[in-house]
Amino acid sequence: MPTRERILDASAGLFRRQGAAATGLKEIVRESRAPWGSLYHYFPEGKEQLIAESLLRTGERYARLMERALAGADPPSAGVLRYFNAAADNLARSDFADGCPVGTVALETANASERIRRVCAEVFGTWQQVVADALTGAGIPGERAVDLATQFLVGLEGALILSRAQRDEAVLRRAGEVVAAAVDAECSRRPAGSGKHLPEHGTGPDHRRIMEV
Amino acid sequence: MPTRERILDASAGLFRRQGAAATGLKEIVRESRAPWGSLYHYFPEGKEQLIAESLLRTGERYARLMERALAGADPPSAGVLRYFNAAADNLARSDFADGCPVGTVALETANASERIRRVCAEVFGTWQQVVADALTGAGIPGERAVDLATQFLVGLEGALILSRAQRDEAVLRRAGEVVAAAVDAECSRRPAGSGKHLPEHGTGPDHRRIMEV
DNA sequence: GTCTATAGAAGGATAGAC
DNA sequence: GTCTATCCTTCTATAGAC
Repeated sequence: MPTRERILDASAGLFRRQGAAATGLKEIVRESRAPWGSLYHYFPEGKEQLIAESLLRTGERYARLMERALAGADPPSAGVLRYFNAAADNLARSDFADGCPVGTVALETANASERIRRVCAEVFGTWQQVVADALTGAGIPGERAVDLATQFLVGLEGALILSRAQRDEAVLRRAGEVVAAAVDAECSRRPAGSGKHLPEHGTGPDHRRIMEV
Repeated sequence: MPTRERILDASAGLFRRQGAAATGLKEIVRESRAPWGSLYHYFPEGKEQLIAESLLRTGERYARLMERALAGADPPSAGVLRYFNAAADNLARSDFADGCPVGTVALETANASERIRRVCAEVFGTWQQVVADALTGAGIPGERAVDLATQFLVGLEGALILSRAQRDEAVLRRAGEVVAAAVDAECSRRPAGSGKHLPEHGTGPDHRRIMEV
């Protein structure tokens, strides 16, 4: 993989595990096995640019993961469960290190860097759109889909904080059930099968494969 | 106020706004107008001890705030709304700086300091207990009360991340409504008035006064 | 594009006088 | 208990050779 992308991926991993403030540029250079000179060659605006681009990249990647988890789920709530369970597996497998790739930095920089705050808001907005679109595609009206997508993100971010602090992924799985129940409740308000299904039917991939890029 | 407490309060404020990693000890000394010598006099174990004690102190304070918000609410869901709305007011009033006093540090240190992780887990556990006790006191059976208390914290933490990143407290208020609805749904499963009400009846304090220590 | 070297500031922590 | 001064490390960022 090219140097520039190696730097971005190493940064994303470190930011996710320990936040941006606690991550030194030297640590990034070491982890990515990139030459020190390359860092400022590719990111002349320094750490802030590196954080911003790294978050955008990982944000896009996770948007794709969410799409995959939610795609073709029948009922739609099954897709929600699939994503939360995949996130819980991921969390436990990483010894509770791999939480949300944006959440920690978002909290750290909400009042420190307007540029990064905007990036975080943009990533969250993208995720919300992805989830809302999936629900809309399953027949849920737009306004309700946006509200449920917000609950999806709130539940995910909140549960990731608690699960990491308590080292117990049960909270995350339970949060998935709660959000899934809300989706089910919305679906039962209208005739089943009213959603315009995607070309491929079925229930989608097993949740154990969701997090594979 | 004594020096030691001034240091703890200044620390808590800074940790809440920007996290622990980005907060320097010099910054704490400056903000608390404490002498540099006092810092290591009162906290000989250094920054880690300061973080731990600061979180415990602010955690206790917030446990009291939650108790007050939930006390004597009728229906119980009104107490939930009261707390979330108070938190939303607080957030907006502080220009989206005053989020959760523990959340940021919890994410930063979950895999960096076992000691602080434990403290965060303890604080979250205390909060959960406070909320669960309030719901139990309103007649909700223990197991359901604990589950709803978890949803309370998940909704609070998750919504605070999104609200701060997007600079919009609406998500936080909406999360309160969702949790309140879950509490209402639980209450409607059994006869009204089955809760052993606290000595003082009524609906409790106005939500605008909750956050006043 | 990569490498070495280093500037200049800020970080945590300590010593010793008072 | 407080104050000043300082040590050593680490941080971000830059300069200039190759």
